[in-house]
Amino acid sequence: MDDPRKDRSEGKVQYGPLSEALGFLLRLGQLKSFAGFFRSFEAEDIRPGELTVLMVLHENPGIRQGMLAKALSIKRAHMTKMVRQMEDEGLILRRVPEDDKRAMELWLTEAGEARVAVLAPILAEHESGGAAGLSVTETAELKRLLRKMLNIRNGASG
Amino acid sequence: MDDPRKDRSEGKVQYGPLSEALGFLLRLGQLKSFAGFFRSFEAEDIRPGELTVLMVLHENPGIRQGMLAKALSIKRAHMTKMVRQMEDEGLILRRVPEDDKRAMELWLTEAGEARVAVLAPILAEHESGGAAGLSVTETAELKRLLRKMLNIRNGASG
DNA sequence: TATTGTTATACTCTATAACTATA
DNA sequence: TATAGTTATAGAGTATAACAATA
Repeated sequence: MDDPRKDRSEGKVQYGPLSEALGFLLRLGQLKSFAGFFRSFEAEDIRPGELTVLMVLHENPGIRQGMLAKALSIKRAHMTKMVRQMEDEGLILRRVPEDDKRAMELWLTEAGEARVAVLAPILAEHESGGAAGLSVTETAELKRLLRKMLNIRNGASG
Repeated sequence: MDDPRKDRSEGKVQYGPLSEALGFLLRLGQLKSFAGFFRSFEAEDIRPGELTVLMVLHENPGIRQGMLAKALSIKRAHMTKMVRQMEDEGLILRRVPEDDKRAMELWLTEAGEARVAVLAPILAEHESGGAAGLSVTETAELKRLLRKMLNIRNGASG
């Protein structure tokens, strides 16, 4: 079971130093996780990026567009396209604040809030179990370490 | 320090349920990790995908192209382009095996092995410390959980 | 019939820079 | 001068399907 030659003959691959490369593991982990995401949200026609925008607007009404982009690590140029499409779809309201006419404040419309009301429970259900291959406890620890790495507070309980 | 209103006024964002969403955390983690990657490999003109191909070929000489693609979660169509370019650059040798003339076996050339000899120490150095924000112990635990989730053995020591 | 690699196409996301209007 | 958002363009990476050669 621990003989590399047997693994090779069974069609397995030796990752060598890559098995210690965090970026590589994170990339594969994200691909696996996203596959599960699309399974859970199959009926909703939503992509990960759109969901994150909706959730952050729900939590931070009136947030400025650039700050949203920074929080989600989405480039400003791309964020412009995303939020404009969501504005066209009636999910988002955009408004120039009086104290800085260069900026753009974002709000969810009623339709946007309704969308969140549908999606949030699906997300909660999707996240409730452990990740594939991990126990609930191990999954919680994995998330905790990622949050610490990213300097993100656990705001799910508050 | 734990008052959300203070955080908002200081320019922080409430992530709400997203702080519990594994896919979201993995995505941000990968972006952060890749930024570190490009810093470490700044002088080498290499991208993450190319490095993983080189490392896997070093560990699995003669591996078939489709198996390589599957191991790295890269689509076969994209893998074709990658390995052909690396073949043009003289890093990879491709050969049709006698027992299955549809297939393609991949090997590193001497130049490819030399490239690995340069890159592997940089990767080792890059991974030697803890991830930003985490201790070495925490980073090791994070990697262990990701490997378990992905069903990847730690082959760095063997 | 199924599989391996290839080709082609379209789409998403990213990277970059230039532009405007405001500060 | 600097900043927020916009526009435009190019380049990765991905998804998909169709195809030829082979199993």
